Amino acid sequence: MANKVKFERENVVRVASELFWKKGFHATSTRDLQEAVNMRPGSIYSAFGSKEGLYSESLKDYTVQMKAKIEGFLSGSETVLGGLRAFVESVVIKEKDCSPSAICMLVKANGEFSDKDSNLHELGLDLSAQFENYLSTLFEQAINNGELNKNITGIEYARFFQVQFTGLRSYFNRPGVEQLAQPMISQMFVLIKSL
Amino acid sequence: MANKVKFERENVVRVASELFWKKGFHATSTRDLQEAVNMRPGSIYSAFGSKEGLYSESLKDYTVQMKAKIEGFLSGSETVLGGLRAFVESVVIKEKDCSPSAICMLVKANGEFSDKDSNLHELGLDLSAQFENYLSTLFEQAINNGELNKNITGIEYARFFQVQFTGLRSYFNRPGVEQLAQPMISQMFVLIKSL
DNA sequence: GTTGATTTTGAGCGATCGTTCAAGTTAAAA
DNA sequence: TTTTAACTTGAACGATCGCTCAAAATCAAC
Repeated sequence: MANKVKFERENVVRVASELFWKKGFHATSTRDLQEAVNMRPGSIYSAFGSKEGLYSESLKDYTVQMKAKIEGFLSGSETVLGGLRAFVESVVIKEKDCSPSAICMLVKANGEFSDKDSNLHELGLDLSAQFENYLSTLFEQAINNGELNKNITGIEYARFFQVQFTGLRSYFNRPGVEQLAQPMISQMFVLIKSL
Repeated sequence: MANKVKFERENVVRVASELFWKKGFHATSTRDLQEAVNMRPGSIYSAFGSKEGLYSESLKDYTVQMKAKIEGFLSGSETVLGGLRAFVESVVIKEKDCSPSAICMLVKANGEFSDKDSNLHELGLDLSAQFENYLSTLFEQAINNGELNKNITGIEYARFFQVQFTGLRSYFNRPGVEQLAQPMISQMFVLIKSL
C-alpha cells in the first residue's frame, strides 16, 4: 500500500495551536496556517477536514499540554499547593514574553465564540468543565494532605483558583506592571489558605 | 448650508458597540454593521473613516457607559463599596442574559489585538489604564470614608478589584453556575475589606 | 522495475471581505 | 425659485477568504 504521511501530526497541531492562541480563530487565515505548518491546503484539509477541525484539535491539545505542565510542576514539588504556585508563577511571570498570549487559550476561545450553538463554543465549555474537574481532584489531594482545611470542598477551591488565575493573567496582559506579579501571586495563595 | 446628517451619532455608536462587543472585531463584518445601524457604506465611511475607526469610537463609548453605570449605582448607595457591589451584582447576575457578552468589552479587546503596534491594541491599553485610575479614586474615597482600612492604597484596592471582577465575569461566562454568583461576589467583598 | 493505492501539490473556485466614488437626494442660503 | 454645498446611496472594485480537486509525486508490495 502506497505512501506514508510526511508530516508529524503532533508538531503540526502544536504549531497551529500557537498561532491560533496568539491571533485568535477569526484573525488566523488558512494561509497563515499553511505557512506556519509548512503544508499545502490539500494536505491540511485531508488531515483535519476544515479550519474549524484544526482549531478544535489545537484547543484540545492546548488543554493536554497545560495539564502536562501542571503535572510537571507537581512532581517537582513536595506539596500540591507548591506545585500549583510554581505553575502560576511560571505562566504569569516567566513565560510572559515568550508565550503566544498572556491569556489562556481556553479563556480566549470562550470569549471569541459567542454563537451559543456553534461547535467551537460547546467545545470550549466542555474543555473548561473538564479542566475544573481536574483542578478539583488536585485540591482534594491538598485537603487530604492537610495542606488546606476542610471548610470548603475541592470544587470550591478549584473555582476560587480559576477566578484568581484568570483575573491575574488578564491583569498582567499589559506592559509596565511586571513587578506587581510576584506579590499578587503570593497574596493569591495566602487567600486560598485562608478560605 | 446644504444638508444635515440624518443619523444620530450616539445611537449608531451604541448599536455598533453592542455588535462589536458580542462578536468581536474580526468576526463582525462591515455588512453586519451596515444592517445593524441601518446605514449604507458610504455614510459609515464618511462618518467614521473605517471599520477600525468605528470600533475605536465604539470601545471609547463602552468605557464611558460603564463609568456612567458605576456612577448611577454609587449615587444610589450610601457607601462606595455598596455602590460597587451593586454594580458587580448587576453585571454578573442581572445582565448576564441580556448583555451582548458576559465578558467586559475592554478585556475582550485586549485579548483580541495581539499585534503590539496596532492602533486598537494601544487604545485598549490606554482605556484600561484610564479605568484603573478611575477605580483608584473610588477606592481612595472609600478609604477616606472609613469604609476600608489604610493598610493598602487606593490603586492597590483597584488592582485587586479588577482581578476579582475580571475573573468572576470570565468564570460566569458559562451556563449552569448561576447560583454560585451571589456567594462568590459576597466572598469578593469580604476579601476586599480584609486586605 | 512495474504496479497501484495513497499522499502531496498548487492553481484556482465562488464567496465574502473592507472600501471607494460617481450619481442621486436633500435642504439651507441666495 | 434657483443655487449649491453637504449628505446618502449602492453598484462594484481589488484583495483575501475558506476550500476543492485533478494532476503529480511517492513508496510499499510484488
